[in-house]
Amino acid sequence: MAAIARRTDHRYGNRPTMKDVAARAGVGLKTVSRVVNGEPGVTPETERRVHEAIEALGFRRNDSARVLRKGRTATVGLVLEDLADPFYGPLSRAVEEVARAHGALLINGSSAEDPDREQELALALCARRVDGLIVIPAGDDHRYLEPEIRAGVATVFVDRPAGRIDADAVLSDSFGGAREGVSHLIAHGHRRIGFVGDRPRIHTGAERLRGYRAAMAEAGLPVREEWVSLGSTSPERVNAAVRGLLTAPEPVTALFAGNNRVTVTAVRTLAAHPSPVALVGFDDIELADLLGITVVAQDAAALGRTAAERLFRRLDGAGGAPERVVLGTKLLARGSGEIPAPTG
Amino acid sequence: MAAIARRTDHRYGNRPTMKDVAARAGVGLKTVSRVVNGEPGVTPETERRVHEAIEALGFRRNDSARVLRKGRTATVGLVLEDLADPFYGPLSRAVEEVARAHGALLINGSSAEDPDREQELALALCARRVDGLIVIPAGDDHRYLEPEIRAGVATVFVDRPAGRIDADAVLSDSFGGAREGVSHLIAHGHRRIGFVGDRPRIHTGAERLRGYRAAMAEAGLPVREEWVSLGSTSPERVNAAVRGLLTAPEPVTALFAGNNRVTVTAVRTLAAHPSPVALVGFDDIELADLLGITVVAQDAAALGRTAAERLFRRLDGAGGAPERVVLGTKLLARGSGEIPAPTG
DNA sequence: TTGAAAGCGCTAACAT
DNA sequence: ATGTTAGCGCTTTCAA
Repeated sequence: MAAIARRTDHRYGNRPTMKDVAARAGVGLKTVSRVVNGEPGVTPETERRVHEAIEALGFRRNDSARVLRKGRTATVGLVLEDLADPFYGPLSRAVEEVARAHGALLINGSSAEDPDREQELALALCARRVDGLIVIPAGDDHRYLEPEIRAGVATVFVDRPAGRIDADAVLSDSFGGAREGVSHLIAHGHRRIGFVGDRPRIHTGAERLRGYRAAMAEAGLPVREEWVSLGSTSPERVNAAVRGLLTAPEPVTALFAGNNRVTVTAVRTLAAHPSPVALVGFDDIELADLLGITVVAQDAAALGRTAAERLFRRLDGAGGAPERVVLGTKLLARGSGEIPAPTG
Repeated sequence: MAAIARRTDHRYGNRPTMKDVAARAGVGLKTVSRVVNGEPGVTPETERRVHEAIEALGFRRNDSARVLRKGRTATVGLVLEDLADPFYGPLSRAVEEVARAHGALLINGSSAEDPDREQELALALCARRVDGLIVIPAGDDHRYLEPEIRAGVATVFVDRPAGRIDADAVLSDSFGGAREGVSHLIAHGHRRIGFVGDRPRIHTGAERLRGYRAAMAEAGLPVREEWVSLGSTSPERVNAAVRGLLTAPEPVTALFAGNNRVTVTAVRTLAAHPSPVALVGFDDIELADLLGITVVAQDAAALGRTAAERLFRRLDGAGGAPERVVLGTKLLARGSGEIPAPTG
């Protein structure tokens, strides 16, 4: 009677435990544990009986209990910025491949570019005791992670560095890439070049803007502040910004787009514009080759892979001070960036 | 001495527990639990002291222990097919939004289109005792999930139905969408229409092929088997297939692409082809509007949202037999599908 | 080769 | 309002 009640309102929807398996197989609890974990010291015959009981009962080890006892979860967390942004697909996939190669499970979630949500998510993952954390920051203050890192959670930042704490980071060369892209436009005769990017609070945005300014300065070109438009990457905002740059009294003749979201909208806006305007975008986009869009490409998969490998090296005990790895970018000339400046 | 040792080789990298917090705050364990979980019955002053201790120690509740005790994890798992496929970004994001609205965390991983990996991943999530599971199947036999479902793991399949078990599923109308797309090509005068899709084992692939055949049959058109090319969606395979269809003795004048991966490659191949060939693709693609690609669009976000809502309804106790929900598709005419058949 | 007992950190049930 | 006790399902330790 009591036994029935116990199994009826059982918390895990009536799941068999190792104890149940042991009872059914007529062996001790520890023997089941040995079989389940592939530990040695069990005769083939006993093992067979245990497997039979496992099959019959549909037993699956409860990893929560295991984790509680062992302390390690063989799980790493990935805090993305936006799951729907195609840039993060390959990155996330690369992380997952590396995690898999190390026998770890990857949990990921996205912050939707909201710093509070980033924190909430990262801490939720820590509460579930992930062994390590890979974070694409939305915010610029990561001191909330200090206790976690001190407690031993390996942490690597990707795409953007951590704010106000010292931590490993794997980044693309936003500054150098933007400088190269803008120089490319200058080399094609442009002197009035617009920059449309995302919020300056975001590290990559700021770095790319810095690259733009550096390229202009190196060429001895002035930058008029109305050529620089920073803000959300929503189509509405970007569309308005691009139109503004093109309809000013002295319109720009070329555009540098600060990231892939901006590039996509800029291409749409420019397609509706009567005269050709040169464009170079940061980040590659699918089908950009067919549309002839010149871009500064970063290797999203390499970012993810590099970060994940560093994470597992830390988990394997690698010490040393936090490091920053910067991966190079590549200018892919496809047409839009080679439109010459109108003469005069 | 013993205390020091205990904290030094502590399993969670030296993490404080509720007991530690209680000791430091000079209160009982349960009081800490109350504060951490926002339960009533604690005076403001006590609460303050507890919070202080939590801050000082950098305490974070161990959710593994919590889960072990409570049985519910407030976590749902999502088994994707390919994280890098842009189709799944919005889907995954929609699922996450719904999960969040229900106070649950989303764990996702991808099967890389490998049935074994799908199983491994799904079972790993079950071992971590997710409350529910949303699966985009890679395989066609899901009997391995039967014990889990019986044990109470709510399970919903998306994009493709479950194989050999009866379970909730949310699908796009692949058959109807493909039929509409092919009919559209027929309406523009095409009679020799090629179909390039993925492996016929995959449900959506089979359904879309069926839609193609239905449209052809309704128009009284024969289907020559060499017009149908099924297989991997790798660029190499698709490129070869499309070229084959175009260079046959009686080449096709129009193409139906079975999914977004095929469409992308087909567009590239057709761009290099001397004469215009009509194309309609299943799934929308970013920038397809600018390239004038006619597609049969499905709503990836709606798929994810619908599936997640159903999952949580099940978790909230909704009973009844498994249901299949089919969401409609929409033909977006943008040019490539309206290229008329060459006369003669 | 096998098993019994202790305990991981938390919450539920029951005192006080 | 607060504390004590038992126990979630597993692994670790130690004994048989």
